Amino acid sequence: MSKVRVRFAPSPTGGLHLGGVRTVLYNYLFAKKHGGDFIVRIEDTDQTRFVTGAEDYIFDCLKWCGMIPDESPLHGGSFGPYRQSERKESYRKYAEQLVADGFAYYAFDTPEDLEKMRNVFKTTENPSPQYDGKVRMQMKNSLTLPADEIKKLLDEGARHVVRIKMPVDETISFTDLIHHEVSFNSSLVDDKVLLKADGMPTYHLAVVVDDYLMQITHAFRGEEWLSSAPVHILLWKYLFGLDKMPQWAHLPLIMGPGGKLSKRDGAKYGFPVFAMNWTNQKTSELTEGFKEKGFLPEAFINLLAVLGWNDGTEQEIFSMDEMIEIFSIERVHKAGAKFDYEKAKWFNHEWIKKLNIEDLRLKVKELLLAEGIIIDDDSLLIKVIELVKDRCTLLPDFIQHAGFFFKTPEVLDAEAVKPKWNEEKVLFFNDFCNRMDGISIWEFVEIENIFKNLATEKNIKPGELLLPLRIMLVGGKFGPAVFQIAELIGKEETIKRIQNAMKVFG
RNA sequence: GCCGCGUUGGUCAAGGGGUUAAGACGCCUCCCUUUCACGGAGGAAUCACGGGUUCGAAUCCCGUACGUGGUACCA
Repeated sequence: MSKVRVRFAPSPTGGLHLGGVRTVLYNYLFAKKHGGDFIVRIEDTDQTRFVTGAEDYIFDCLKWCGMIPDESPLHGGSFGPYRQSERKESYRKYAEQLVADGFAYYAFDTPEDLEKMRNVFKTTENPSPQYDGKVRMQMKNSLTLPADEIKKLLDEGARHVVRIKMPVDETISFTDLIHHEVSFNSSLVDDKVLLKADGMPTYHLAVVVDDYLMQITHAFRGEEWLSSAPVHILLWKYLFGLDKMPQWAHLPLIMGPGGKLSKRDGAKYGFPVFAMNWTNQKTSELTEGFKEKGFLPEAFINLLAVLGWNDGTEQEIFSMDEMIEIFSIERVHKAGAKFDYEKAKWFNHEWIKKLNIEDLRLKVKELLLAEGIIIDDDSLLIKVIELVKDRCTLLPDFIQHAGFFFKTPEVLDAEAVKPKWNEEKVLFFNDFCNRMDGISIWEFVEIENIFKNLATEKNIKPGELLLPLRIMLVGGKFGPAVFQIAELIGKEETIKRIQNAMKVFG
């Protein structure tokens, strides 16, 4: 068996959304699992819709997710170029070949002609008539025009397209890796345009030709392509032979609360839909990405992978390497799945707990730096992260939970303390500071002992004092055990924060 | 409208003729914790509907309903 070669063909028209990333991921996992090649081909067949920078954006996303192909995907190798716009010349000849063989024809209809056809054939039962076997003999094409006129039009350079001539009443079926046998009646499929008037191929011609030229063995794509599969099958049959056709897998759609997650919907769901920040250049509207929202790439690919696939065990947390090991396209589900943001956050939480401390340290350090908190003691940072990571779901949660270890809180939740604040407590905290000042071992058990003993001596319930102490040290009602916080921020800082806070409490 | 694909708790899902129909997220209760989490123990909640086939159907078949995608010189 020849080497597995899979490809992902993004079109640089906007942000890379959940479904797109998952499609790449499945392609990637499959290629890696079988020790094959993973190719990225840029699907830029329609220049007018492509957005500057979107191609780089796609690669940035793949890089963040850890799926960038081994070598620079758009250069080198013997199968390039990988940008469809650079392969324009090679498609025409295949289209011509199809016409010569009688599998396709030239169509000279203008957009107005098409419009007219749609109006004429429109009925209640058939609201959107297609350019198909039923109408093509009434249109202006090389099937209906006399030979000399066709030649004349072609010689004049008249605008024309090449359409596939769908056979009448044939059953076209193929085996999908996920859906198994799928079949269509050819009479119900329209004569798709293969080569546009501007000489560019449509997706239909381009995938088939490129997959052949690039020797692709497996092609996984979204289920929205299933309806056009018969066109691709026929093209393979006519051009290169069905035996060379890659194995198809049509992946279930990822749905939002309303339906298919759309690129255009941006932030309307209240959660990200793109891997990374995407700015719509026309409207300047920024859509926040999973990365910027504070997701770990490990969590992001993990949650996407199991949205539509699982290995049959109870395991839900997988690293990329584990997924490569156990992924199988046959276990991908048929039905679409609704994306659940709550569960997505849970995955991130799990990964924050699981990720190795060095990787996490780098990310948290950068995050705090952006907040103006400079960290020069990395060993302290590591201790802090270990102490608080259980309570962080998204990366920015570390700002609240770790920030106060390095920076004296600027605002204190004094309202939580004031109603019960009294002279007795002032005295207590003054004594507490003095006693702490006198000890030589600065460890939380020690600090806690002093605190409790003093409370007993003064006959105050520790519960009355713990909340004030917490607010003094962290500024609010959150964070890990108070005495551990005190230990980490140090004796001097602890005393300083208590004294400052008492001024605020009055 | 037509065509394709699909349908197990609110969501993700295991199971593919005989199960008390796993597990996870979320929700609720309790324990732990003098904050909030984490952790632990429980709980509520499911085979879309109708017909077959079968001793027996969530599992196989046929309808129906619903959802979703396509129906472009978009991908």
